[in-house]
Amino acid sequence: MTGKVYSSIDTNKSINDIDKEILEYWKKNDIINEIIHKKRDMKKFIFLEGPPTANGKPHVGHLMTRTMKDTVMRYKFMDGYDIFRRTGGWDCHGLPVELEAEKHFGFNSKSEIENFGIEKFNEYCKESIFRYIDEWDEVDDLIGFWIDRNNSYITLKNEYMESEWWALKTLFDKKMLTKDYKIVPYCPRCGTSLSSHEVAQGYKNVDDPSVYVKFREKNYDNRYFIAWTTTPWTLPSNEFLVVNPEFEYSLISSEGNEYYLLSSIVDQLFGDYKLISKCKGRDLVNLEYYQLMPFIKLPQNTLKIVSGNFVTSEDGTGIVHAAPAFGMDDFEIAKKEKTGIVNPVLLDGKFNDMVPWKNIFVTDANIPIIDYLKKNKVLFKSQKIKHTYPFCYRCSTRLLYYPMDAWFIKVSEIRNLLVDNNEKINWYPDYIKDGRFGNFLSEAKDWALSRNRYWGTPLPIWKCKNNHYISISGKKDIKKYGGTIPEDLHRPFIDNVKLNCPYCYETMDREPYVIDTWFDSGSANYAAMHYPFNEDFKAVNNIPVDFITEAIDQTRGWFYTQHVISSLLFGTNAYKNVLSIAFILDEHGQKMSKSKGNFVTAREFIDIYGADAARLFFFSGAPWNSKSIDKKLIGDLSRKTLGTLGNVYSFFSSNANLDNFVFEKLEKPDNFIDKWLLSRLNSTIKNVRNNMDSYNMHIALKNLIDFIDDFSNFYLRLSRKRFWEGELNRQKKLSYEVLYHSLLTVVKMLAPFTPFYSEYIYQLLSGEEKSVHEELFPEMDGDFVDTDLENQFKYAMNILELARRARQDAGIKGRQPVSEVLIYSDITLAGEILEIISPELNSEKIKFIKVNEKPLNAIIKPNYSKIAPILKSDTAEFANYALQNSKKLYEELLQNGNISYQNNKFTKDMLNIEEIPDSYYSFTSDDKLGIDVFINKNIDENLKLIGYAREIIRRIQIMRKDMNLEYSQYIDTYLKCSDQIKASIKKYGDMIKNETLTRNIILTMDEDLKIWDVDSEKIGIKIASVN
RNA sequence: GGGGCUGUAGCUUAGCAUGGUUGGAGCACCCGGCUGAUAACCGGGAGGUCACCGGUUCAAAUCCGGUCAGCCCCA
Repeated sequence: MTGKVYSSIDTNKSINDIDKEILEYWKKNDIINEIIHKKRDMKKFIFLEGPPTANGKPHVGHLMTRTMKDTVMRYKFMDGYDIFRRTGGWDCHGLPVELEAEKHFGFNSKSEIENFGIEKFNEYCKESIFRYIDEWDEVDDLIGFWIDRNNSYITLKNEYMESEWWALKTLFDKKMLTKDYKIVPYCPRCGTSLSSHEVAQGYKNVDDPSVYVKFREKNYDNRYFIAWTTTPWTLPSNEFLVVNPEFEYSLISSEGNEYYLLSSIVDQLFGDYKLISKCKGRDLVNLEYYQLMPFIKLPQNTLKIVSGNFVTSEDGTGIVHAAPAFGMDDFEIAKKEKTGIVNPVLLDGKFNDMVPWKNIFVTDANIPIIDYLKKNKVLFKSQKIKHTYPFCYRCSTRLLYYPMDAWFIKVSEIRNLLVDNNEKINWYPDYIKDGRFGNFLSEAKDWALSRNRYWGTPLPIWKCKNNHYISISGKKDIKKYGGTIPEDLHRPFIDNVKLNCPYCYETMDREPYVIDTWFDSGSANYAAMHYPFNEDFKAVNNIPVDFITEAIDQTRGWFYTQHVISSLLFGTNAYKNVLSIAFILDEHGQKMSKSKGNFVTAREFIDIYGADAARLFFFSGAPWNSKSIDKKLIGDLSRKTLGTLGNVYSFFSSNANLDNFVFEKLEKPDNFIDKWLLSRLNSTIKNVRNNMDSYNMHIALKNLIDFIDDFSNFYLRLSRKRFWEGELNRQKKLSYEVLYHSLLTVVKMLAPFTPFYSEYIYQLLSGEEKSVHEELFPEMDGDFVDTDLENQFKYAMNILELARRARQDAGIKGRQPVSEVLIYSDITLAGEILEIISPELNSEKIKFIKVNEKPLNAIIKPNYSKIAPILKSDTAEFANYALQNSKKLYEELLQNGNISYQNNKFTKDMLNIEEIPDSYYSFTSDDKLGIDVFINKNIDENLKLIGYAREIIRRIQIMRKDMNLEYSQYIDTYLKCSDQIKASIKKYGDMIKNETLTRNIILTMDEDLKIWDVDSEKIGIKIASVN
């Protein structure tokens, strides 16, 4: 022996230990950096990281998205692409961060922040956002997320914000960014408006009042319009009542009063009433009514019925109360009627002194207001209703729809462009494209961009007292308009920058807003590169990027904002391929959340399961279907995939070392099973590539796992003998080459999925200090693909399966040789293949038979439902005939595919055929493939003796293994047994000696033997090493 | 209230686009077998109202309509 070329797997190490060891190896040799930055100058693949905020710990979900990203990039790199923008990114601004800071300082209002000082406040925000950066970095290392952290983009950097300024200025110049006085969703605690995508995240189910209110028609004492609302606090600001012009309304009388309401709900609200008249909604328009609560002086042209198509017949009375200060639709009405709005609510959500509920928060005023209505006899009915209502997604305060100045991006004007650009995107899964995402695009709302807050990218717009506005596009512009560039572009420094108005030379002050933080992240594809200030980065070559992936919640988040911003600025889509990932659920299938306490951090998860096992788990099933953490499943996946692969390697290394085999190159093998393996391998390469290319990574992995299974449990199982026996001749060398090559190829294909263990086996195989991740992804070699051969092996596998079943049916174990196996198969198998499976068939004689040689009899009866309609009264006669002549007819059927009777031909499906094997055969069949297997059940004395010998061999092997003997260790074998067993030993002793490396078989009467029970025969065995 | 996805054995799932013999696997369970790489493997058994109802069809897990449940999104 010349020493081991292929080291063995250290069985003391767990797969987790190996993960850690490989990570150390990568770090020590700087492999990660080397590969991340390596350029081959071939094809280009542009990635873009979706930026998290590092002020919270990474959780399992992050681990999953990072695994997806990493696997795609590893695959693409191995496929010859240079990966561009393989950098991290961090989202830094926004309400969530500010809220964290407020909590820290114990603030509860904006005035507290301002008294404290914006500078100090923002300083804290800036520090806090990277609180858990170390944990993020650590987890990225552990899971094997290879990304350039040194060049991460950071949205708080001046350069990043400057690019956004350029964008905003561009939009401002196009008049796509405008200031408007509108009703916006507003958080009274945070003191800022929110965008629709932020609002969307905060809906909750709540109980709210549901009140029906009586508005008295002008000039009538007892005639009312019944309106319905869930926000009684808006009633003092009522200016209109709205009806749907198309609906039918009834005027009814009940208990001395008259009421207008939707015809379809009269019966719900009134038991006893009289119908006075019916009319369309449009007929009610312009009727007038008296003010419900006389506290606020209303402007002209109010207190009348107007029409609105938004009025539905589903809830309420078909008459909607409109308070233009507190509803978007309501506001539009006021605009249309050219009248003012009345707003008795302050920015903190409390009433002012225009109403008697001064200083009370609006929703707290609901009850006193309902009391007021009751007292004044204008309350028709009051109850509770469960519905959903938006709350601030960060601080859980009830949002108000509130009138204020805000800057908007007119997204609604480019809806068509958004939809067109969506057509260019490949969505995984594809149903999101026209479903959730497409629907959202076709109803895209204007983007309320400005925030009355502190920690964010400042809005780059200045205003003079003559209401001239300018936007600046970068630091240079500050100078251009006579300002001084501050070192930090954040508030409060930027607030001190005064510019000169280019129109009237007055001093200009900055509009005091920051922008929605979603604009930051949505700008990543250009702002991260400091576009357009960075001359080296051309948008036309780099946008859209090739691939992004995040969790499904980003459909209306990052996927959306990027799409909008790219469409606005560059007219194109932001990304070509997007993978939308579902959530990981806890072990009970529940969504994880901090409040439920079932939250699993990324670090905990990796600690428990290890990186590769975790990664395999993320690819079990489609990533867009949510999956529950399943401890057992994760362990099984890892064992089945990596454990089996490791075993294949162990088999290879132990035998190759014994034979002093060293791989040089792959030559064409001539053994059928080797050929089969290579064909199967190359077919697998093709499938894996196709699935990887279409982002069906979970299916690609399944292809690999299936291959590994065949590799180990079919190829190796049937090849063992070949590798054990004889010298390293050419035949054997060719087989080793196939084995080595197949292993290496699988390891390469597995590398994007399980980078650690793949690296480990790769290094054992290659013996070099290289990295599998630098390799090129295997290409299919069509020369090796032989689909016909693969099909024949499929039959061969099936034959084995049937043979085992037939043995079991007959109660003959696999170790017991039989005299004869007869096989019928629809396709012809090469003799070599038969030879390969013959040891498993374990028969003296194996014979393929023709269809008419099947040792079968049949009992044939008519299928009455088919035959009776044809033969009618002759049916019984035929039944009798068929039964009598079953054997003959069965042969005829096998020959011709049908039987003839009188002038009819009956096919198989018209008959009930019970096939019965000849009595000394056990018979099994696979109808689908067309295979029958017959095993001769007759075991003669000689076969029985061989069977015993086999049993003895097997027991000795177990004992050798238990004693951990070297494969080449010779032994003496001591036996104590019955005469019949002795006869077996006498006849087949040489076989036993050969198989077990026994020098001498010694019959003994000693007592210290291990007693084995073989088919109720007791056999005592003892083995001892000899030189 | 609207939209999307999911629902297949105790659990994890394949199949569904393009309807077609008897819905396929893995885990777990029971019985049996194989094994000198393998905590691996193989065979059998038990376990399925393919969520439910209806329709189309000679034929539906698959197509259509509706219902229910879970999740997600929107209002």
